[in-house]
Amino acid sequence: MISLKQLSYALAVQEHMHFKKAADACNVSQSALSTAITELEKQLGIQVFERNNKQVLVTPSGQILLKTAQSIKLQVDDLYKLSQMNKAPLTTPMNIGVIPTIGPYLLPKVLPQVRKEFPDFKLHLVEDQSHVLVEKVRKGDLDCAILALPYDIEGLMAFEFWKEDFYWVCHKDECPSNLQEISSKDMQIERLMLLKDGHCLKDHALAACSLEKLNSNADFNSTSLNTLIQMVVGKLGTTLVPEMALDQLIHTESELRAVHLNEPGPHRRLAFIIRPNYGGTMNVELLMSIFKKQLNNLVS
Amino acid sequence: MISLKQLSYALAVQEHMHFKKAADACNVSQSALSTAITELEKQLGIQVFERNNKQVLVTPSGQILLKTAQSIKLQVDDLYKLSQMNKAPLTTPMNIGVIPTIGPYLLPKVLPQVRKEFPDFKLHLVEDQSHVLVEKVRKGDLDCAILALPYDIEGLMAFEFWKEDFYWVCHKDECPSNLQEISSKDMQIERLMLLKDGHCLKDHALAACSLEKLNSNADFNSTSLNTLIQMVVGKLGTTLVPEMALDQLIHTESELRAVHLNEPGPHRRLAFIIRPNYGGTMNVELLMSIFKKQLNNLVS
DNA sequence: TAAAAATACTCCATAGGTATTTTAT
DNA sequence: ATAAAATACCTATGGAGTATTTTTA
Repeated sequence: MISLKQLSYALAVQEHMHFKKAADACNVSQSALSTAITELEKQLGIQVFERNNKQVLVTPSGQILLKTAQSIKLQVDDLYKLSQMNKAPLTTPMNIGVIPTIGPYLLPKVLPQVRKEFPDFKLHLVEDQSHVLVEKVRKGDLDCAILALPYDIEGLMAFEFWKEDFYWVCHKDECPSNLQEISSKDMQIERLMLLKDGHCLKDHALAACSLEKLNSNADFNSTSLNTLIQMVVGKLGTTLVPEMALDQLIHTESELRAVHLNEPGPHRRLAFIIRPNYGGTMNVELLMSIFKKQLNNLVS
Repeated sequence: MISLKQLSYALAVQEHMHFKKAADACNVSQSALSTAITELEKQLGIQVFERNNKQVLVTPSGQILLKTAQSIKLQVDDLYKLSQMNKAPLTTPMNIGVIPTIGPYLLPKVLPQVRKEFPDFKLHLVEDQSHVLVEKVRKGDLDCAILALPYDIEGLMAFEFWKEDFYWVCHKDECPSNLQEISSKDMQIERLMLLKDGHCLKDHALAACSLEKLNSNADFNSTSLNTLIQMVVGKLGTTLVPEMALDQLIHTESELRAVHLNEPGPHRRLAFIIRPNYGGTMNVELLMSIFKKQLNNLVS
């Protein structure tokens, strides 16, 4: 099998049209270069150079070979460039999954800083439910996913980076104005509305309230927190939302009130999920540190 | 420096998504393949595969690397194809120089057979005077040249493949009809017209007639045999043409006659001229053998 | 526990270096 | 005679093999 070294030596000879000069340029002895060229010619059965003690000429076949060799060399150089790119953090594009109850609320808070620190970082986001994302991470379709724990991640690794509580959201008219905290036993559970099955937020909310299931008739099959909130505005019931969603869902002039859920917490923990031997762990940790920093800035 | 072997092993792993199967496909041990992949990853600082005892996954960086590796592999394959092509004769294009007093008369007689035997043979022809062609051969611009000897080819190699005599061409009206041979002393030298200086045909004609120079006033600066012949038709004088040009220059219904020049011959010898260490000598010898065969067919 | 990759260790092939010879001008 | 490539010869590195260990599903 011919080698890249042989090709690079041949290219050096083409460049210098002189074996010794080419050998110097390659930082090898004239002997080494000469035997490498000879061996290349022998292996391919192609005379690349005509040479005597005074001049070196490229044969017609040699021209073709050297053209191809040049192209190969460029692509090998590309590999080394890729290597360099890879050594600098966050330069390879990442596919990141995120669940719908985290993405719209977390990412606007943290990604601007990521873009600021790593302007060239390319990020492809996939929004889906936890079980889908876990599968995609396992298959390698995703580099990682951002989920809410607790969740059964079956052998994947979790890097937790944030934890938060739920807030009970109700209409002003249905709530004592001085209420600071509320416990699940003080709620009208039958008026509580949550996302439809499959969304982990529902499970976490139920768990926070120490409930097995919601036996209210309020299963409106809501698929987003936003529509749930709209229903609260319409006085159809109350709901529970994670803290990081509050600023987007409830504005100051809103007719809604958000009251901290007074149950032992934290009610959900946010984490990056990766395969145990994923290559870009460093990148994930870097992202995580930025996320943490930004979230801490917001609460302080 | 990374090696083609490493890249081919990586491609095999991508194909089989399994180290042992890939190793088998490469006819190496699992150990050898494993260390080669590991070394590649170490050298580039890129994890190409995520692997455990149950599954192999390609990393995002790995995808990029493998794409480039695939492209490199294809081009290396091209080199081996080139090698195969090169081992079969007359498959690499050749640049051949030929002088004006040979090309138009010789090539139509021999190239059809070359094309017949080697339909894929690509041939680039350059027509110029001997000294130009010799220089081009020396510089490597031409693979070889077809010249008429004697000629000073200064260290180049000559493969002679044909020899021929000159014929004296005159108008019917100026020549005894039963004349079969003519010697130079029987010619009216002062009426003899030859090509202008630089054309070796003039030198050969003079040499054949044992003349130093043509002191006729007939130096019309003719640059082609054809125009010379037209002048003979116009009864401006006579000329000498090589045998292989007769059939094209003098047709049966022509008012010209061609008489063999009765001087010790041969009057010129045709040869391929190559550099002593030219790589495609085999191809030249092959061409030469076809030329010889065709020319012999024509005279018999 | 079993399957697969990684590792330990040994051996040989090959690349590289120095010194010398050959070759062609 | 000289300049340059080829060759001879020795050394060291690296790649390959076998056998074994580690890992994790």
